[in-house]
Amino acid sequence: MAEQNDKTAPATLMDVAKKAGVSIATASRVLNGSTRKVRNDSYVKVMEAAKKLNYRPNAYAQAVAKGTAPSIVLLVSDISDPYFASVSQGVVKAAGEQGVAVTIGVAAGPKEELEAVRKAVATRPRGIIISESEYVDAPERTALEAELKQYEASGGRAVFILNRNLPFPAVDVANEVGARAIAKLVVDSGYRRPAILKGDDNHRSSRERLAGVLDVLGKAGISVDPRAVANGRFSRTEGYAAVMQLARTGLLTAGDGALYDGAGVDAVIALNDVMAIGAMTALRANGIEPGREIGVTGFGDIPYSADVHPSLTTVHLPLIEMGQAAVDCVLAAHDEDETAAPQPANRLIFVQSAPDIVLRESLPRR
Amino acid sequence: MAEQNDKTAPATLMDVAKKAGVSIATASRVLNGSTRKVRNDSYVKVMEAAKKLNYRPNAYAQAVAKGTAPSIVLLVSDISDPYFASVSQGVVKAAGEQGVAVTIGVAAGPKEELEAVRKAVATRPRGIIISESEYVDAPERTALEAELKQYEASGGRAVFILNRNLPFPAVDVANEVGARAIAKLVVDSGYRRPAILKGDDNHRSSRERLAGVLDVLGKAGISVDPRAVANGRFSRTEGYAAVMQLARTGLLTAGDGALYDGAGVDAVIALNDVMAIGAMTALRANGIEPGREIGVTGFGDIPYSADVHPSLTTVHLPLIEMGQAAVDCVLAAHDEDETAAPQPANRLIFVQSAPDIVLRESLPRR
DNA sequence: CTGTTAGCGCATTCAT
DNA sequence: ATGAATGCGCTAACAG
Repeated sequence: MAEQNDKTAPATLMDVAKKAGVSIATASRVLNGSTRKVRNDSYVKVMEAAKKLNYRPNAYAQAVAKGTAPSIVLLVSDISDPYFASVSQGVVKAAGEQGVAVTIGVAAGPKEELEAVRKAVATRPRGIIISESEYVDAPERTALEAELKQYEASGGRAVFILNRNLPFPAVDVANEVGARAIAKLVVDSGYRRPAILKGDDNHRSSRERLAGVLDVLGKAGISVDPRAVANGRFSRTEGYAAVMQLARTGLLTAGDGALYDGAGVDAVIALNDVMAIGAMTALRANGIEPGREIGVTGFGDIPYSADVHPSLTTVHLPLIEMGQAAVDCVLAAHDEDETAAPQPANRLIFVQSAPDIVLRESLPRR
Repeated sequence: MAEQNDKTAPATLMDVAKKAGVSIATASRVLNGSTRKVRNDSYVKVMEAAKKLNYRPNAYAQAVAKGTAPSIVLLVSDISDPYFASVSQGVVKAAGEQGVAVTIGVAAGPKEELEAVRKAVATRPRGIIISESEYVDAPERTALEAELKQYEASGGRAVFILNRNLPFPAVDVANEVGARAIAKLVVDSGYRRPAILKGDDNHRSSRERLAGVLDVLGKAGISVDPRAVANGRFSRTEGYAAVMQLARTGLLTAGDGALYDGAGVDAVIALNDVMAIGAMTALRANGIEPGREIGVTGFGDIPYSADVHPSLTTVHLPLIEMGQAAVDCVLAAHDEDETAAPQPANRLIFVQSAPDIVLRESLPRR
């Protein structure tokens, strides 16, 4: 028939075993097995055969035979967000060093997230790292928890990046501490009329940061008008939109209906770097030079915060290290297994107890 | 024994078949099979059983049984580069719509790339998309080509993003056309003493862009001093370093040894956005206000080029669409298969024949 | 329509 | 040290 070398099927273990004149078991041992106990004689023959046939093990077959695969899946809500990009970089790097592959899935909302988790579970990975951040109280929460719990029961590890109050370990940072620090800096630098750009109310990190900022501000005698606290998601676009909105409604700059008794805002405290960057662009769109007329702060210290102008004064978060920590958590759990005491399910892994403030140009003393 | 529900193994197809009182084949048909031909009666029973047991198909087992898996792997050299981030976004989006999963691998150099391809092949994916860009002439090139050819022979599809002159289809853009356009803009805007920031010489896109720019400049009567063409990779850091180097050696600003007979540079043409952004920061570090004293242009139009200040005048590249085109190419090849005429191996897929120039603030008329 | 059977490619006892 | 045999979870003919 037309059974030509048209579509040369990849060589299988059997092929190389046959060509090497050994059993399939022996071939398996030299090519993959851990403690190889084969005579150097046949070892060589197998290797040669494998090379000639250009043998590549079928990862799936190995996985099904072993019952698990050396991979972990990482779920993010948007790869093109520099925040997630940095975290992903850390995850990929750490995983790569351990020889485990990472599959990156993208899930924008809670529904997609649940769906993505189901698909992830189907691949029986060593662990699932979830770096989503919003919607802590979405209705899917229960289903998500159940799904993940079952996954854990089957031997997998679920880890969150940024705590969501779900009973799973989470890599976290001291949000509130960082928020206090940046708020203190704003006050100490002479600003008295701040606007705050926060994320979704369901976003835990946003809430923690907001609480920290508000508390420090309050103790400094600054009462923040509710209208000065702008909603949005943690995105460049929403940071931009929030400031535009403030400007459009006359709240931003000195004038009759402006915030702070008509004096207007003198600082924008964004609870996230990309929002801050969007905000700066919006400020300019309104003829306001950020850093000069209005101070701006961010949160996160993404790579580009150093390249915007004025460069962004922000709270440093060890993004890459967070990704690495998540991987460590997944892999460590596999190694120890039953040896150590079972870690509490909701353990928090702090990669940094006290976030540093990065002083740049967007918040000059005044 | 201690064979408790300690580590509840995930339910298998057999489990649900048993619980539903049907054969494993029937269960498979309702849960996964395409053209299900089962009585509504047993359909319901299987679904219920699956729900109760929280059945999740084992993706690996499916893959090994089918001989292939609904996934494609994407290789990039750095996820945190906004350029790759955008491309990846396109890939993930398009793939997601077709129900195929994307595994993102990171490979920094040619060696890692080859290694990554080998691992990728082991998972027998529908296709492999390579978005690396440098080192077109690395010694690994031959091995890479062989590996990929063999992969194709076994039914897979390899696609490059940005042509590398390897015999595989590639999603490409009109680099030289775009380069000519931006160079023309520079000249027409009144600049006469440009410095050029290019990428690695092995980087094909960089070479094409350089050729375009140089040609237009030459025809405009501008001869570019070799020292005005700075080397580097396509990274923010190298863009920064290149300008710092120019400044340090006194080539940049008017003075005795400066370029262009001591007049110094009046424009920086970066062949890549991130280099341009790094360059702007470096300019500032030398007390030069980019856009005002020295014009700057980029290439690529990454999202952040709109947020830097001055916002970057650049060549728009449909990054997301490029990612989508790549997965279309992979998937289309699978559908048609033998129906259509076999596409030439080195086919170029242009997502945009004539890149648009995005006029912003970094290159004012002078 | 549904159950039986035979693989898929590989890891792994269990003998030898 | 090595080979034969068994099973992993599932799909796909193949018969009923």
